[in-house]
Amino acid sequence: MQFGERVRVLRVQQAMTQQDLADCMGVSVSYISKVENGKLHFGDYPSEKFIHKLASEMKADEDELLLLADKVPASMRRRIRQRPDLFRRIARMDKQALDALEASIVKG
Amino acid sequence: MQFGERVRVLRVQQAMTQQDLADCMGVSVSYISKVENGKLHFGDYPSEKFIHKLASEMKADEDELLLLADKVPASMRRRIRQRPDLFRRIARMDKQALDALEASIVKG
DNA sequence: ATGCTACCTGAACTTTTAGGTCAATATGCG
DNA sequence: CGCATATTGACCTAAAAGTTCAGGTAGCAT
Repeated sequence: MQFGERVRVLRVQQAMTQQDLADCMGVSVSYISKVENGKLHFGDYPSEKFIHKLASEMKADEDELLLLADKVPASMRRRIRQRPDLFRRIARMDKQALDALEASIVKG
Repeated sequence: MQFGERVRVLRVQQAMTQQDLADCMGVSVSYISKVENGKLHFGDYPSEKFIHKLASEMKADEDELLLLADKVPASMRRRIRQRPDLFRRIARMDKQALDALEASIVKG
């Protein structure tokens, strides 16, 4: 799932037009279009500020949106900062190990 | 340990003056001073680019510096992006659970 | 067909803000 | 003192974030 897709799904779910969303976000329609289609001219995603407001306007999960936009939520950054070694270890694991880890966590 | 402190320690260890460091980093002395004292006008830390170069010039651990600067290293971001749910779960654990997790990982 | 409404897109433009510089000022010290 | 080193605040500037505008598509009701 891409960031833009997700925005569109949220918007459509709430039966809003791009214009509606643009209005409540205080940005231009063409910007919304570009966001949804991933056409922001330097490749990436909108600003964190935009995402923050978006989440609040759409009552969506901000962290999920941030992650889709390849940004690390502040809450997670805090944790990483508290335990850098743990997170570094985990980040260096291979797929198998991560699967195993996830399984063991999920089952508790 | 703060980011700026760490920079100062590294610099002093290598018997460099702020001017030396500024020169080899290609920035002004005053900027170095602000970095070390955490006085960067806009509150936070220098850019990732700066940190990257700093690590290489000082032969220091880039990830450590990034983490001190509240930035998530690209390698870790990639992992997080691949497994957002796993990392969210872990980030939401309390201290005890994290301790347990770390222990189980370390011992294998 | 015409005329809506909604949406897409690229290029060029403006605004805001992150990332610095510069010049003056302190501080330590032989 | 006199020099090297370090600190600060006011300013500057490049790049990010977003706008505007012009033109184009597609569907659908009249």
